[in-house]
Amino acid sequence: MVTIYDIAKKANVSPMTVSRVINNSGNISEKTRKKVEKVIREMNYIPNSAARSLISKETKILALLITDITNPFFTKVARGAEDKALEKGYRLILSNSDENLYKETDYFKTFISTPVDGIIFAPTGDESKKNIQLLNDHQIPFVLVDREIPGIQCDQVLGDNHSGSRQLLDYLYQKGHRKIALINGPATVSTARERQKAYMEFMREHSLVIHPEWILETNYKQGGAITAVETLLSLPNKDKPTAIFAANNFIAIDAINTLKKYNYDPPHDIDIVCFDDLESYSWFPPFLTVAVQPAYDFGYTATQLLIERIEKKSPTTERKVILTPKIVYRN
Amino acid sequence: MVTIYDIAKKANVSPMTVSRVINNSGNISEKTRKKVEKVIREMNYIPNSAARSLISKETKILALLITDITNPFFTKVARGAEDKALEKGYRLILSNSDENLYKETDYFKTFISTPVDGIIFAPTGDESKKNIQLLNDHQIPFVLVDREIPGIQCDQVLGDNHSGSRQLLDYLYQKGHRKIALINGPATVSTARERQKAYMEFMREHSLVIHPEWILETNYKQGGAITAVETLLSLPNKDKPTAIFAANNFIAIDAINTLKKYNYDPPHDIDIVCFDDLESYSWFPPFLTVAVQPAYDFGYTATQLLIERIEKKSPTTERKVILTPKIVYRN
DNA sequence: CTGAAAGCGCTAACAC
DNA sequence: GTGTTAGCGCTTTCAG
Repeated sequence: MVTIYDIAKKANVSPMTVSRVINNSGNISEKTRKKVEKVIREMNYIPNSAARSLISKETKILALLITDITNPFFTKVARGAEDKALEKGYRLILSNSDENLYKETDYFKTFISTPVDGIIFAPTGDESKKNIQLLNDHQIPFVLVDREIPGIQCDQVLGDNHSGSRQLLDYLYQKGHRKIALINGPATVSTARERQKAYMEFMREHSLVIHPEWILETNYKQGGAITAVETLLSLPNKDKPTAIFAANNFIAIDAINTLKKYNYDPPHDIDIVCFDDLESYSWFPPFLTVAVQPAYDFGYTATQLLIERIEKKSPTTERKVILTPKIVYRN
Repeated sequence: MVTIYDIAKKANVSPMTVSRVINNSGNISEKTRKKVEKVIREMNYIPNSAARSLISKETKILALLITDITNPFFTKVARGAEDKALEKGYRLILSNSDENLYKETDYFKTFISTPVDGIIFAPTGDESKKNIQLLNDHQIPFVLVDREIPGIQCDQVLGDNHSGSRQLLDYLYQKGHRKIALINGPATVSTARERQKAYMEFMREHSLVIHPEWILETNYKQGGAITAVETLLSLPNKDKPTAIFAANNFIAIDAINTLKKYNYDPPHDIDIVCFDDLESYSWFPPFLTVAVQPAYDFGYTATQLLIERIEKKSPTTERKVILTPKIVYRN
């Protein structure tokens, strides 16, 4: 292994000078800098990050904990985060909590015992508050993405669930739908609550009946909404919704699938809209109208905030960035 | 920060004794062990991994580089790898080369400058050979998953493309198909070559005409095979295949989609089979017969091999593990 | 502008 | 069974 001592010897300078050249710190004459740089290249020197970390207490590693690695939404968040991290000289560890609070806890413990400089994460729900305590105890900076937690003040990057929901509902309304069901994620997740709030508000504003059986709580994972759809279909015809507002992409897919299974032909007989894009799925008819969130930017921005926080370049007050979804009208 | 010195002082032992307790190394009396462990718990001591790495030259970090993070196949590989890594006390960095050789190179450079103990990766193609040179130069252990590279001897975990292909083709043949097209991945990827080889062999064995226009080379990414399908559809009716062997899941989806677009009704008029499962996609008709590879085991096993290699517990000779796909007959 | 000394937290090697 | 010493590769501090 080549160390700064090796290159110091060969360049006839002190190790300290080499260190300064590497870190661009202190003043160095152009001549010695050139000389040292040359030797560094010749000897293929690579700084030892462990030795650096030992002194600086920094690992240059960030962790991104998402709740569903199979969801393209989060996959894009990951890409954004990775790009920003690399750009800033950090490495990104990507992990998956599977919407499971305990897995989340486990990961946090790992991030503490083998430290990371900071964490970007989508909490599994409001109960993640306890896990955040862990992070605070160990002074690990973190940023929330996609989901917020009541009572937690921190940097966060969120979608505008309210306006997105309203636009989707408005689209349905314009198409003539009056019986609109909501198949939602868990009430413990902020995005679900906000989408529901927007739904209630919209229905009331338009004097539409809010049939309690039209509001169903499921989860955001693949296959999680199938029974919910079946429940809707089992309603007597007069109470059956003509449209479904699916809180995320996977719920929409469950809806399409289940409807087809029962010989419906969405979106013609029952219309569907949802949050997040359907990607590859959308190649199949029906093509849904969706609220596409800038997932890549979620990750990119959150990582930016985190790094600023780590490097003490951020204001002491927490920042909440709201990213607006884009409604893609189809069909 | 609590160090072994702090806990040594409080427990009235030497730092070395603490170190021994932590690492379960050397002989320690039950009494002192208990005493030290108690203090460790009380003081919430967490070992400093940087200091350890400085001595051991190990980072306890593994990198997994896959070629397409949006493909559920690789997503499952990642899960398997992560589980094994965590189980063995390693951390996993997940990265995505996007089927791009240069991104692969960049990642390898990162893995060298901020070192990892080893790398599991699916090469973007045969050209990755050059990148492997990089790894060898820096003595970084690695394991190949899913794809092999001619002339590269190393630990690897691969699928049985030959038998999987034959079983899929046989299924089509049994159903009466004689005009079978192959939409393949890039010839620079070993899996594509093997699938094609099996195809050629099968066709010849069954004295089926191999129409050169039935063999199309595309890529493994979403949307990559659309024009290939269109090409097939533009053939005169008598030359048009009645079935398509899609080399992976995304190609199959492209096929279904494109066929539907041109008012075909797969799999009734044109049948389709493919490698890897279609996951969520399969909720939509048509339900294809597919060769499901044990993706999770790909990752799990590869990581096992890698860790054994890192910890010098593996035989000097390279190991090649072949995992058999399971044919799921549907429709 | 450059260098020498000390020490980050830990463990290998050697005492006792 | 336990302790002492030295040093991993680097940077901070203080001298020159």
